Amino acid sequence: MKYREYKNVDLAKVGEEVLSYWKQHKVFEQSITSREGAPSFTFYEGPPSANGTPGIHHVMARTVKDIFCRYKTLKGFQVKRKGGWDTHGLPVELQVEKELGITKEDIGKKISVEEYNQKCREAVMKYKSQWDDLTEKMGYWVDLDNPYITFEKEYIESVWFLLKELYKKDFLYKGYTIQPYSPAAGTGLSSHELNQPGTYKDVRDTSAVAQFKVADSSKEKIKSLLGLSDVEADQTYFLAWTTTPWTLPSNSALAVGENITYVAVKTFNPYTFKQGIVILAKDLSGKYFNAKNAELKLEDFKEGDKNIPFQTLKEVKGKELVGIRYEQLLPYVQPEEADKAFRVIPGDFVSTEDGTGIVHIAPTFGADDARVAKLAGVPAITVKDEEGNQLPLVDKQGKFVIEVKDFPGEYVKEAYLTEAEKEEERKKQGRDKYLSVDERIGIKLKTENKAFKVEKYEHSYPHCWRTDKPVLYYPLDSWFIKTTAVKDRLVELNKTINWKPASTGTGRFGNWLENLVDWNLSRSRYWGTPLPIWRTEDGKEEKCIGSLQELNEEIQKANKALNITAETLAQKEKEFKTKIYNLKSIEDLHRPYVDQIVLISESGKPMIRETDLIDVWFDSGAMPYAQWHYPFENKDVFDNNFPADFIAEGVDQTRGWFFTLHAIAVMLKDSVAFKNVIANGLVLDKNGAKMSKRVGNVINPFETIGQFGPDATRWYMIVNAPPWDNLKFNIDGVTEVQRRFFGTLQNTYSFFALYSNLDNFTFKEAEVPLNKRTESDRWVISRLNTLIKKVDEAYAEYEPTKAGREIQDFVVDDLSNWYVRLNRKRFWKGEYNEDKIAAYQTLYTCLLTIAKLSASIAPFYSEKIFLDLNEVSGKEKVASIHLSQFPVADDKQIDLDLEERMSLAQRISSLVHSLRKGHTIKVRQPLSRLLIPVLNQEYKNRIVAVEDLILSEVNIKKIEYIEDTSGVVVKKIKPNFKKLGKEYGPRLKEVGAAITAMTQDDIQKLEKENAFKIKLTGDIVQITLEDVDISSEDIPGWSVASENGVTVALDITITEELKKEGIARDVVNRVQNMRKDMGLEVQDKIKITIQKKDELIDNALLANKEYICSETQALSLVLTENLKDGKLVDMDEHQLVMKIEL
RNA sequence: GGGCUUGUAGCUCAGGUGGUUAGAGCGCUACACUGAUAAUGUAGAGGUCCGUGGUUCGAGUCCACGCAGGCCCA
Repeated sequence: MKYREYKNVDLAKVGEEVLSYWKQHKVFEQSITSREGAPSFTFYEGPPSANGTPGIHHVMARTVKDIFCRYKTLKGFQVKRKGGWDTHGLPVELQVEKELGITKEDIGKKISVEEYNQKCREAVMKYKSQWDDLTEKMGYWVDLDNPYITFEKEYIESVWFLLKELYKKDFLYKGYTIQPYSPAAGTGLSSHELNQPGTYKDVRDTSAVAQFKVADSSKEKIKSLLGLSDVEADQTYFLAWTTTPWTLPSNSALAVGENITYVAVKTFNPYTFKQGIVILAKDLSGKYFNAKNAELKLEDFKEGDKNIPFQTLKEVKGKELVGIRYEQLLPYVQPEEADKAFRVIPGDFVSTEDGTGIVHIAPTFGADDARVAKLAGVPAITVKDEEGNQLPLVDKQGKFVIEVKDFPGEYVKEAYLTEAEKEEERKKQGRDKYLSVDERIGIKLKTENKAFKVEKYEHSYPHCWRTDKPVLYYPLDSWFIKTTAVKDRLVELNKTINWKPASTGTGRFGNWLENLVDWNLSRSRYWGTPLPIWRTEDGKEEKCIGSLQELNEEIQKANKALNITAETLAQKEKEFKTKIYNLKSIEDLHRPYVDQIVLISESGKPMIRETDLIDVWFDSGAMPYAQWHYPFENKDVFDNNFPADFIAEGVDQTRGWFFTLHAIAVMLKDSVAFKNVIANGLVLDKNGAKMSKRVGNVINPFETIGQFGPDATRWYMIVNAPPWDNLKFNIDGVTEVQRRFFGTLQNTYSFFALYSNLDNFTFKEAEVPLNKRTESDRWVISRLNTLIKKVDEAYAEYEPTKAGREIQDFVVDDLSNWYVRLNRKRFWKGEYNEDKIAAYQTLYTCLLTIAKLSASIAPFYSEKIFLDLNEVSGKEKVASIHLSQFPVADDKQIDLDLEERMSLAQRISSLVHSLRKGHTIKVRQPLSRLLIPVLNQEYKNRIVAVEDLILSEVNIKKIEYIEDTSGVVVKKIKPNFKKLGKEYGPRLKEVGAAITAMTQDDIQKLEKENAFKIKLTGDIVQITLEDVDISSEDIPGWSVASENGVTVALDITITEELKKEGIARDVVNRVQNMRKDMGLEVQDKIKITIQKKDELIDNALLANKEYICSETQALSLVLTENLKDGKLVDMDEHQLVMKIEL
């Protein structure tokens, strides 16, 4: 049996071959079944959506996932990986709408919900085959035969179960959030709708800087804070700016930036001319006070003066203002807990970009407002309807409620009125021109000394894309999950998760948890998991459904109680004004079917479903349970696979999947959902720009894999940068990986295969014990074991980049460029003896181990090496490297001292090469001796141990050591700053200079006595050998090279003897070249004939005849006077005529 | 606007706990080597370590403030 030999490696072809081998032998399946009973390592697949084509970034993300699943399999774990598909959500809807050329408006009109959802169901798997293809070709092992699909009935049923569990724990509630709302269209708008082009328009609105008077209850506080008199304290105001004065009646707080600096300014109101103190941000005071007016005197001010004097009194930080109370600006409606309202509160969003640095807070009309108000416990200003529900001061049509007695029933935005309505209003107002609510509020404030500045302000404001009318930010009903109730637990458990990188866990994710708001579950859409809550019309009774069985039972109950039968159906449909589905068995839990189910409440009232769908992120966060149809099936499987040991996904999922997994697990199981997580970065183009189809810088993963093979692609992506950094994908990098790593590894394998086949090495002999192997064998084995340790550790810590780089460095530097290069001769020279066997075994072990270490990252090529090696040796009894065991490092084989010695040999060789190069003496020319100064015995012993290696590597006859270095070697002394710094601190410079200035005699004295006195200005200090580094730098009269404390001196005299030897080596080289040119096999024997040249050459050839013959596999070497059919060969200085024949 | 993250040679990246002369690979140039040969070795050129301040005897490294790119969120 021979090892397979290849001309060159085609990684793409290897990929295909290995893939079919895996299929044929069902290797993936075996990698799981063969681990039956072993401890399980649980991985969750974050479901991709197949309604788009896969990109190169998916190769990145899935490589990361694959690596650790394969690694854990090699480590003996059973790793089940169920694939999955994310199928719901807005992107699917949009794609369908685009294809059909319809908008959301048309749903229910031009197309029924039923048809629409059917289209979505078809569209969502549009590119499934492409995804499957990529998955296979890139070597991502995941179970595609039994994936979970989020639109399936079973999946939805599990989701419903989870929702019901949350409902039972009282975590589900209906509340409101401030959302963009179009009063004209009577609907909320999604952020996507708001991002449509053209929705933001420049408009001129009335803006007002209102004066909020400090309340009597905070008088003492403001007095002491600003150092005011009683009178002044009674006239102190906060200035707050708004572009929506209609929200001022709803004001219940003022927000300041805690770290912003504010100033109190004494001045006069420009409308009422009343004196007062106003507070605003220092950075913005210039906008309201003209600097040249600072020189005017306050007492000179007369009513009507255009230039208003001002005087800055004091600066305070925002946090000092927090808690101060003020009087309600427009007291139409009182809040429920008035004592908690009208305070200064901190607001993290407050800036000094514009306005006054103090933000007016109306919790019913701003998302930030609602959030900070809630945080500070400030109530909103609301009124109650007949039902007792709280409503904002503006109704759903965009009109003030009657309680706002100056503007009852008026539209808050001028744009909502038609021209006719405006005219009518104008008459009512008795003016020449209609004035908007904002304008009239401005006037009111001015006259009541409540405005500091009122002006038109042009700004960009969002408009409804359907009606073209301005949007209001308005509180809208939504269903929420009360995640804030478990916030502490979420934070606490998060700390037990191993995040890669850690900063994502503590930073992005941790901060997100710290500032958690309740999870808004509602989506007003069509294609998604319906919220399983049925309600009576008055909303007083509701039911949450947790399973199909429960739903069916409730339907039966309802049918009975409401008397819904085939006969009564038509009548009942009329009665409830809806189609009724109660009589059919439900096969699809989507809309519209579930919407048409009427249930019955405890008190006997009909209930219909809340029309909301749930956030698709809940779908994906539910996958640990729903993928197994838990708890309706597979309870044990779930129990064994929760929580996950490992998940990985893009960092953009931090607030998506990572959060929903975590939140659901904490709320329902009081557990983390995953123990380790890698949040990988983005894949950018080679210039660091985002890949986009429009720019045309998208990398096609199929092309890349097709050209370079899956392994080079995977290896490049992992080794180039840690996965959590963004990757600048450069195809040149893949080429480099292919050449440098895989090329070198392939060369090494080919080398091994070539000679093993000649010698019939099949690893049938017992392993040669370590102590019978050469220094370099033991060295590379030691390095190999060190490598196993490092790589194992790196994988275990989820550091694939570290692992890959270690492997690569070993292959290129240690194995190929040092071990193989130094030991080439052992493989092709001499008999098949123990030394040779040891060499083969060593190299075999290295190759096999490298394959196993690399298998997780480069699963195809490593499989190839494994199979090729194992085919001959039969050492492993498994059919695939992925069914084998991860190598175990043997500490006994690690010899750090040996590694240190070899490193020394490498450095010395490198120095000698450098010297030879300096004198242009080629390595083929032998030299007589190398001189090495040794400062201590240990150092010498180390070199002696590797002497042979050095000598053969640099072609030198012997090494001489200079032990008594004094007088011969010039030494260099360097201060040990680290040690001296601690001792001398500020005087270090002086000490350092003195040490550098020491003479050779001084150094010798220090070495001898281990003490030396240094004179400093006004002091004498003593240093010891520990305070310095001494190295030999030069040997006068020799050719010397020195680096990092290693010094060598080379004797460059070339004697006649050496010269001859050099010539012989040259001849060998030329003969070898000719052999190769002639196409001879390595083992072919030859005869050499050379035409006589001159005495030197002839003697050189004769004296080294044995040597030449043995090196070139020559049976004879003959010198003749005249060689007719010889070839003229150039040997630098000489030319020879020679002939080679079999 | 906020949070997180990145910035070191032409390119891709290393540079525990601060130590004075900042490294590697690729690319480039020159020279060498040659039974692994579309391989390899040696050397050279190439750096305001993003900027500005600060702490320190000493800062690529620590602190502050910026700048630029990226992601997420408002």
